[in-house]
Amino acid sequence: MAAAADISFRALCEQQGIAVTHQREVLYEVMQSMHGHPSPEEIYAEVRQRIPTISLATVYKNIHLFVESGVLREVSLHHGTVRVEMASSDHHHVVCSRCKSITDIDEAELGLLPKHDRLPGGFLVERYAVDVIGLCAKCQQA
Amino acid sequence: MAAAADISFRALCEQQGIAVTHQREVLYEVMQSMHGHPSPEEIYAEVRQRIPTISLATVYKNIHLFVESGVLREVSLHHGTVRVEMASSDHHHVVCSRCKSITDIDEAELGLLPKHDRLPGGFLVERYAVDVIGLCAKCQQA
DNA sequence: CTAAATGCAAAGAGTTTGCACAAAT
DNA sequence: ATTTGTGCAAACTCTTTGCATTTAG
Repeated sequence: MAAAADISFRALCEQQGIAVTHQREVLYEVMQSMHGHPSPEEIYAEVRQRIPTISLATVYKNIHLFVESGVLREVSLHHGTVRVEMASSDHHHVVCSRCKSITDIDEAELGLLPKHDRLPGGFLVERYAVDVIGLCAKCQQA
Repeated sequence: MAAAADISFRALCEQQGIAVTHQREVLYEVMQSMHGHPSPEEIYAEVRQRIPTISLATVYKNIHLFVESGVLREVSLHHGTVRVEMASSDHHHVVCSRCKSITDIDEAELGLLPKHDRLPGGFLVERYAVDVIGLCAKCQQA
């Protein structure tokens, strides 16, 4: 459809070494048009309006591809299971985007950020959680 | 066992209006002794060494209770399903801990925080993700 | 033509729920 | 005595996988 968008999508696929399929193209367009933080099911519902025969599995597979290629990002990293910690000191997390390992970092080491108690719209702040996301030393060798 | 710890645990239960059970007490002690960011299964494995008959369901139920009472916190808020977004502008998230709604906030609105490209230990930073966690306007009326 | 992607259905992981029995208040 | 919690098993939700079929390069 939109030539520019199409060109950049093909370029993206080439760069990633993946095929340009109709499903992929529509998925990409739909995700660009969706605001917010959709779940796979929500994306599926949307894409289905244009490709009624698409499968949820294809949506999942392509979401993963797009996350790996950096087009999409997960709102919060999925560790497979819930992880809890004692609600103690002011620390934050360093998370490896590949192996999903979590280590702590003191707020002092991060450098302070200014904190609000309330946000416009009446949101009442309980706490700030900072994730430093990247690759741990081990995962850099791959 | 440790009198002081026991007293504070009983106080905690009273404050939360919940019963002081053996399972709860051991869970609490185990969680205090575990460093890191354990999953329910990991906590279960640990508690089982002291109460071999405890059930995973009980572990889950009590983890929820402890999270609600603020003793524990989830390392990253669990939205039930994966949520993705376009990897575009520098923005962060405002997340309601009750209804789990997510809204965006510009980095400029948060106030800049100093960013590192590398962390001691060789961690390579890709990005910073800040979650402002609290209660949205709607959830404050409950 | 051949390599990769899709769709389907089945399997898997993690988590929740209903209910009978047991323990706490 | 009454309420609350536990353990078990079944159910559920979300996600992944295997494989035959289809599509892209």
